[in-house]
Formats: sequence, structure tokens, C-alpha cells
Amino acid sequence: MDETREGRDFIRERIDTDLAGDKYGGRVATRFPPEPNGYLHIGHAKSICLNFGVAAEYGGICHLRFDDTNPAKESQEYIDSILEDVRWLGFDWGEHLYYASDYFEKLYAFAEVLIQQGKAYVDELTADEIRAYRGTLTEPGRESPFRDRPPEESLDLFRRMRAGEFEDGSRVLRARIDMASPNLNMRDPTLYRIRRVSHHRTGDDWCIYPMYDFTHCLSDSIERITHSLCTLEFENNRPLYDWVIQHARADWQPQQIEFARLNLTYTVMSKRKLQKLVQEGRVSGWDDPRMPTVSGLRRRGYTPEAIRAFCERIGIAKKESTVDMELLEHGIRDDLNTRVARRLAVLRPLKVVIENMPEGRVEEIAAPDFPDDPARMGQRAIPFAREIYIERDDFMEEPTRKFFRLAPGREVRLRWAYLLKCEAVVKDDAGEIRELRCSYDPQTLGGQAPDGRKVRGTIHWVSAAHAVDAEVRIYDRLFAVPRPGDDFIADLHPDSLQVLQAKLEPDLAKAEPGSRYQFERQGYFCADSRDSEPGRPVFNRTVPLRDSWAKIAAREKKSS
RNA sequence: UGAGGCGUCGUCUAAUGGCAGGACAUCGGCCUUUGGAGCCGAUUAUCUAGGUUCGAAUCCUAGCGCCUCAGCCA
Repeated sequence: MDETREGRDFIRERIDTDLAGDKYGGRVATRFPPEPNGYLHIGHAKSICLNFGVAAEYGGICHLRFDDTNPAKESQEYIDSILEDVRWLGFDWGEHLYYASDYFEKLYAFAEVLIQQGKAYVDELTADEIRAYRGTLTEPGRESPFRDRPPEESLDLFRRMRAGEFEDGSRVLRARIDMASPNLNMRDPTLYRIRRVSHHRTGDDWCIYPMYDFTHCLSDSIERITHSLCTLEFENNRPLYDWVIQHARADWQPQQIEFARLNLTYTVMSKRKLQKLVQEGRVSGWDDPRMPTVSGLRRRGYTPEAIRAFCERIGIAKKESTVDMELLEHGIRDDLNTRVARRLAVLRPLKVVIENMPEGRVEEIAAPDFPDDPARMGQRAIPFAREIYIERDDFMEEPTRKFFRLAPGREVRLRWAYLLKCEAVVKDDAGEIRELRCSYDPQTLGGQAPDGRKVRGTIHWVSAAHAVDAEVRIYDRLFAVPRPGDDFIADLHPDSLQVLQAKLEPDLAKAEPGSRYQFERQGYFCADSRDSEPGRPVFNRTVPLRDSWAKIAAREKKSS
């Protein structure tokens, strides 16, 4: 543990203070409270790492609680995905899995307490009227004509609301606080509404459902949560959080602390926007590898370790911020670099005929899985034959100054194999390059020339006859601009997905779904867990390797 | 412009009255059978103006800018 005083975030410092002051008897209990109305995204991962992380560091516990008070928007599918994602991220809630809907009866009892104290009343104003009575940011609101009715009357009405005597929307239960409060949340907020919608867990047991501000604080209290960590937009709700617990006479008062939510460049992070992308078919689903969802990142090939390390790196603060996507990408490269085996794969094939290689002859060449780490065992055989594929980009008919790959008359090294020289270019009638005629130097197996001549470029290749044909999906950023605007659909990146028919080295035929590799000189790839079939993997590009050649090429192009 | 928050390199984030540090990004160099990785180096920041102090990112005053709140969403 590197829990030095330096670098600790303000939440942990606050908890230190509480513990030192014996505020909660030395206990720490947090909770991650998702609403099951969408899939988790990396912003939730930040919250999960914080809540579970804090609990672990202080020897406490972290509950997983579904905040399921709005059945119209929630479903079991979302619950299942959330459970899977939290687990995949590496966190364990033990037996502490809860649902706010399990507390409906208790919450109802708290509501009756509030009514009996004269702190809540049944209002018969319409939604529009309530809005009109609320006032504005600069003017106080007006009190409802039903505000001062006797508690007994409200109690009777509230019981009849529960019993189903009234139509949806005809009445609500409201807190009786202060219609002139400068904090609009305190202007008699709605606590319960009538809504005849089947709940995914309680079915048709209830036709009234509690609101967030009433449910969340009391659920925290029921569970004896010590520190209720949430995002900045709930700061204005904190007085109400405290008010409800006090006046409903709950016997446990957690401390709500707010921190800034995560934003990332080149993506969007609100469930509403992500849902729109899914609904409009702009992506294939919540787990589309371009989505910033946990399931999308998983399918893309991200590891839980990389996501956790990222969440640690970005820190916790109250300042609104937008983190560079590059930091996330750096994290997954850094993780995968030392973890995954190397393979050769030609994404945009160009055929090469090696004229001095006898037809029908095949050589098996051993290639290490981890060339940077000789101590680490693991290798596979790659067949070498007369016809091979190389990357189209690795040949240039009229090479620029700094291009040191293959060109007419030039020599390059085939990774792990021989030096190869381009003798001729074969074009079709349209002038397109169809194939290259080359020669190899049989004295150079392993890539070194006995005469000591230097060859600068090394390129990857696969044997044409042995190659595995595979679909490879090249994913790029979902959005073309760093900060998508309100009309975010217009900012979508038109080429965020390119589907390629690639040629892979034979070993890759046995790639298990979900397995990760580095395709040398290209990037990190992950066998798609949904579309791969035995012997026919489909690969998703997780992230490209850093490409300093791209910068040089761009500069050369500019200056020419 | 009522209330509540927030302002430190391009981007995140530390420094809690005592040398403004780290990471990512960027730019150089070394090395390299991945134009990858690795190694070395460099550029770049305290919102503004006053004040307190030997000394201010930090304390005080006044500004400026940004975010959140007028759901029977969470």
C-alpha cells in the first residue's frame, strides 16, 4: 500500500478525519448504487474503484445496491449486466447485494412518520401546477393550497394512494419544507408518485413509488452506510438528504460527499446519450467495442487491470475535468505490452512471389512469443514459402526520403526469416500494383547478413498458402472531435469502424474468443467473444501501437 | 442574475505558509530484427487585482470565468 499522506484525495482525508474523531465508531461502509436503466460505463468504473477501494483500504465493506425506484425505465437485463461488469472489474460485494425495492415497505413507514410529524402532505395539484408554484431561481415559490391540511387527512389520502384508489398523477406526497428556500430542492420536493407500472422485482405489489431524494438517503441509513460518495450534481441535494433522515427519524446519518464525474475526450459519457446511440443503431449495442461502456471496453480487449490503473491515475477531486483518451490508451498498451504474445498478421495484403525460392518448399521458422523477454519461454513455428503476403503500406514504388521499407531494388528484413529484395513490380491494366517479384538471400536466416551489410527495415509477413483468412475490425475513436457537442450525433466519427479481410499466421486459427495478442507493428487485438468461431477467429483492434512513422510520413508529405 | 460548488503545465493531478512535483501528450537524443517497447533529456502552469507575511498556489478582500439546481428522472 502506498498510502502516504501525499497524494491522498480529499475523500480519503475526510474519512481519516472522521475516523480520528470516532464519528462512526471506526467503521467504514460505502456503497455503489446504480440505477438499472442502462449499462455501466467507465465513469461508473471510477465510482466503483473509489467505493470498493476505500472500503478495502479501511478494512470496511462496500455494498452493491440497485436504486430501482423507477420501474418504467429499469429492467433485469440491466441488473444482469451490472452484476457481471462489477465482478469483471474485480470487485466483490460478498453478501451485500441489495435493492432499494426491498425497502419499499420500510420506506413507506418512514413516509407515514413524516406525515404524522406534519413534515409531509398529500398534494392534489397537477404536475404543471406544481411546476408553476415552484417559483424560479430568483423568485420564491408559492405554497400549495393543500399544504396545510391536517396530518390525519394526508395520512388517510396517502393510504388510499397506496391502495390504488386514485389515478396515476392525480396526487403526490410532498415534503413540507420551505417554498421560499433559495435551494429549489427544498421547495416541498415530491416524495411519492402514483404510477401503475409493473416493477421488475415487486411486480404489481405497488402503485406508488418513492422518489430518489427520499429513497437514497434512507436506504443508506438502513444499511448503516458511513460515507455516501456521489457525483457533484447531487451537491444541492445534500441538505434534503440530511433533512429526510432527520425528520423521518431514521437512526443513522451517513455523510454524503461529492466528487467530480469522469469525462473522456472523443466520447460521451451520459447514459442518455449512450442509449440514444444504441437505439438509433449508430453502434451495434451497449457492448459495441467503440462504446465507453465496461462491456464495450471488455469486448474491445481492455483488461480490468488497465481500467483500474486508469481510475487510480486520474485521481479524485471536485474539479470538473475531461481526461485525455490518450491516458486510457496508454494504460492498455502499457498493460498488454508485457502480458500478451506477439503474432504476425497482414491486414492489407500485397502478394509477393519469391522467385528464387523453390516451388512447393516450406520452411518452418521458430518465432518467440515474447521477443523482449528472453527469459520467458514460448514460441511457435511460422511457415515460410515461395508466396507470401506483406502489408501494402510496407511497399512504396517511389519511396520518400525517410521510408526505409521495401521499394524497387531495395532490401528489407522479413521478421524472423530472411532478407528480401524487390526485383520487379507487377501491375494490372489499370496500373494497380498486383504483386511483387522478389528474391531472398538464403544465407540470412534469422535476419543477419554474413557479409555484415546493414538492413534498416523489418516488416511482417505471412505465407500465402498457410494464412488464416480472418475478419479484422479496425476500431477508431467513436467521435471525430475531442468534445462532442449537444448535437453529438453530428460529431460521430464516420470511419470509427473499418472491416478488413486479413491474412493471419496459422497459429492464430486456434485463438480462443477473448484472447489477446500483439500483431507486430500494428497494435493489440482481441478475438471477439461474440463472433469468433472455432478455427475462424474475428479480431477487434483494441488499440494501435504508437506510430511515430505516421508523424514522419505526414511531415514528408507536407514538405513535398 | 437566488443558492451551492469549482479555478495549478495542452490534459489529469500533487504540494495543507517554506525549492510549484508526477503522469499522459508534445519535442529532441540513445538504443532497437516491431518506425513498438526501453533509456536519457527538454519545453510548458498557480484565473485577475490588491492586501497580510521574512516568505502566499495555500490566508484576507474585491473582481472574473466555468459548472449544477426550476422532473411526479436518478
